[in-house]
Amino acid sequence: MSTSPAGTACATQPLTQAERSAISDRAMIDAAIDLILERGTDKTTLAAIGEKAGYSRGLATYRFGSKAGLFDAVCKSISRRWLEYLKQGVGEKTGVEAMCAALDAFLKFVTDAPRDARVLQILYCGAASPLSEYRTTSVNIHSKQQEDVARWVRDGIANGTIRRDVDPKAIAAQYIAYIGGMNYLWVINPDSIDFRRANEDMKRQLRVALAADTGSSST
Amino acid sequence: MSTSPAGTACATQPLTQAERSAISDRAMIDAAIDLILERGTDKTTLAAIGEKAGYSRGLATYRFGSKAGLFDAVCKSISRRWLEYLKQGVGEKTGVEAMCAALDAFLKFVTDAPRDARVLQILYCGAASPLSEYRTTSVNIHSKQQEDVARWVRDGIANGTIRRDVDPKAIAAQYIAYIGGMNYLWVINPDSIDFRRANEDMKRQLRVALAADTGSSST
DNA sequence: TGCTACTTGCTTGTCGTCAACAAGTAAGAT
DNA sequence: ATCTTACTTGTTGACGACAAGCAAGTAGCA
Repeated sequence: MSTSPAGTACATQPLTQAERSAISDRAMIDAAIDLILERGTDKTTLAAIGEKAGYSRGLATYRFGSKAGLFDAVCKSISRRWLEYLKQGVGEKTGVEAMCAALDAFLKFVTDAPRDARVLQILYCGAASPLSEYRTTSVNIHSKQQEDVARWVRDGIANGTIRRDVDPKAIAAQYIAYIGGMNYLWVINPDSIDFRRANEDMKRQLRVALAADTGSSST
Repeated sequence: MSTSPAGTACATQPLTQAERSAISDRAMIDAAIDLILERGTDKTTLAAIGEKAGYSRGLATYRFGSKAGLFDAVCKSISRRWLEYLKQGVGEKTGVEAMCAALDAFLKFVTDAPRDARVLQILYCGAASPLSEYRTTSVNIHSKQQEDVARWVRDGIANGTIRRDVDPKAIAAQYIAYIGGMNYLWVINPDSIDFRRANEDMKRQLRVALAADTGSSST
């Protein structure tokens, strides 16, 4: 259709090979996000991705090797953006405050970039299938997130803001499960989820459930 | 291979048509569960399901109409078994006790029937894709579960065991999200999840976070 | 600067597989 | 004997994957 596939003005200045492939990669990942949102992963074809990005039907396969390879790239691309939100929101906080800030960051991410949030969840879901070629990507991301949360909890215990008798790893798994589960429920039925309200409740519950004993009770 | 497809002894006594189709349905759903566990939904073919069940490559399509139709049937079949565990475990309990009993029932289900639990999660994940033909099945199941939990919370508030200032629907969504999220983490990386420990922690947190004020504090 | 050899980005042709459907056969019902 | 239902086999179109080829960019050399 247009003279330059990705819509950039490059008539005067020729591009280097690296620039060309960076542009087409970006265009195909964007096209994939659109198509996954529209049709889901199953009904999104590599040919449609290549053509929507302004290239041929064969480029997506050629560049990413396989459908799973492309989805893996999309997964990593969106994850990178999400991690920026997370870093931005949490900063140097630890303990319960870090956990609450991460919840707020997640809410902000879902609000600012609902398309990314939806696609990320859809792709994580695809990783649940055995032999999924980007399963390890999902496992790594979730493991890393659990480690981060566990560290916040340990730090909270160390500085006396979190009770000593909780298991950081267990808390981390629960916390990550909660976020992923809410995102899933939101994806399949957006109207049924009030993220803002749920987050406020969750933050209060975290403060109550993890607060170090201030004088009273047991074991 | 064998003379009777599903392995039943029927040489002497002819079967009714209803029995025949019930047997083949059952056999194909079982075969589908095996194959989904082995290869995931994408790489499970309708032909393989029919043949593993002891029939022809075409029967699965003929009976269930489409791959999504078959998965929908598998989803409903396993859900039915899970709901029996749930009913069994919860009985007439309400409030926090019902929520804790449901967690125990879930643990028991995952322990007794890990294959069912894995496949159910894999199928729920498939329902996250737009245009997924069994998405409504997942939405309905999750909605119903949320309603059940919300009712337990309302009953708990009514009989004074749960604090008045919580939103039953929000609590229900969080609770269902937690269970689904844990199941997901377990499916993608079983070693990282200690369900027993997590459930004990969760029960304690539910009791702490939802307990009606007994004299002290805020608002 | 122009010419040539090489590399990399991208396209088109092709094959095997699979879901879906249609037409046919066999088994139970009336 | 006829009809209905369970099941099988033939076929088609779509898609993922690959391979061969074309085109655009890069580097060496005069």
